Amino acid sequence: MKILPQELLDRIGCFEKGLQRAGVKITHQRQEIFRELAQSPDHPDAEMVCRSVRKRVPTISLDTVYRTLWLLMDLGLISTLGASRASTRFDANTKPHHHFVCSRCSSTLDFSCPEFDHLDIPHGVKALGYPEKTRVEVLGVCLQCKKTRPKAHNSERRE
Amino acid sequence: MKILPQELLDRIGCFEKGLQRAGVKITHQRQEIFRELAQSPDHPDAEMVCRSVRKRVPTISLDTVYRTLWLLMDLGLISTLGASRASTRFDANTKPHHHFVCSRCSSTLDFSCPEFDHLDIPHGVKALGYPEKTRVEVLGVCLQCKKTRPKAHNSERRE
DNA sequence: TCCTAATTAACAATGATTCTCAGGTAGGAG
DNA sequence: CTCCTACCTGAGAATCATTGTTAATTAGGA
Repeated sequence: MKILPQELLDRIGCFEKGLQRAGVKITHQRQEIFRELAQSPDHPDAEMVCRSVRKRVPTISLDTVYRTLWLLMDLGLISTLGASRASTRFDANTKPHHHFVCSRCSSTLDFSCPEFDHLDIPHGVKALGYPEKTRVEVLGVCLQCKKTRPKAHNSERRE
Repeated sequence: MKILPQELLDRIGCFEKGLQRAGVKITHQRQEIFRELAQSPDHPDAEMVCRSVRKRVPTISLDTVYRTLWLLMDLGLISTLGASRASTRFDANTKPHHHFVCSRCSSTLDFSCPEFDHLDIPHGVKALGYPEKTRVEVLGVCLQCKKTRPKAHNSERRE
């Protein structure tokens, strides 16, 4: 599942357009960091990105990598796997269940739905591994937030 | 979405049975920690659990909470939201897509599947908030791990 | 009741991520 | 094309979540 050259160019185009639209400077470092992430078929962490970028920009600091990644995140140009940073959250519900995740406050609520426990897996997934079960995340706005901050913008990191 | 008393008793039953089966001592602290988590309708982190338990057991230490939670995790009595701890991983793919997650090495691979982007949301979810989109995680064993460690056991925390 | 291995609390240590600040640079104004 | 300034970066210290170490404590079988 390598990233296709065409796809890579698309992503880089979006990136430059995105920075410009936001009135943010297009620096050498930002370009290299984004390119590195955009061409990774897996999902590296900040340290891995930093290590790779250092091959070409030996003085880049891990700090800059973090700052850049969170900036791109705020601009909606990249995302994180799972809830970004914050401390690990625990769940005593061992029955199969699914989550409603609020995109504003990122609170997470359980619900059950037997149909979601074993969805029909598309054919292409066989190339990745042996599926055992499925889990669904419904993203939306929770009742609380709908009332409290009807138009909150993104960048709802931390907590 | 409060936890029902019956459900709580079930969970506590599982907990005690689980510890006994594993030959692990049932201490006051472990009981209080589990009870606290089991009766939370949301998904607290270790610190929140610790704070709540301290109301009843003022000397409990945060480390004990962590150790207990990971122990219960290894015994399969609780789970974590998203990949437990480890560093944040980034994703430059902004198109809607889904993830295949390996339950052994927790590597995560992207795939797309338009049907999964907007699943039919069950009725009960309306009580939680306003859904916008859906995302599916397929859990299974990746090709790599199937070859390398055909029978790996759970507790595959860290990285 | 006694004994011992399992468990705990306190505190030090680690690893990820963020802050502070002084120097550097993109890119619009002239 | 050069200058200027606000935005960026690198370095190192600081912070926060989580884990390791150790001596004292306790569950629960003998």
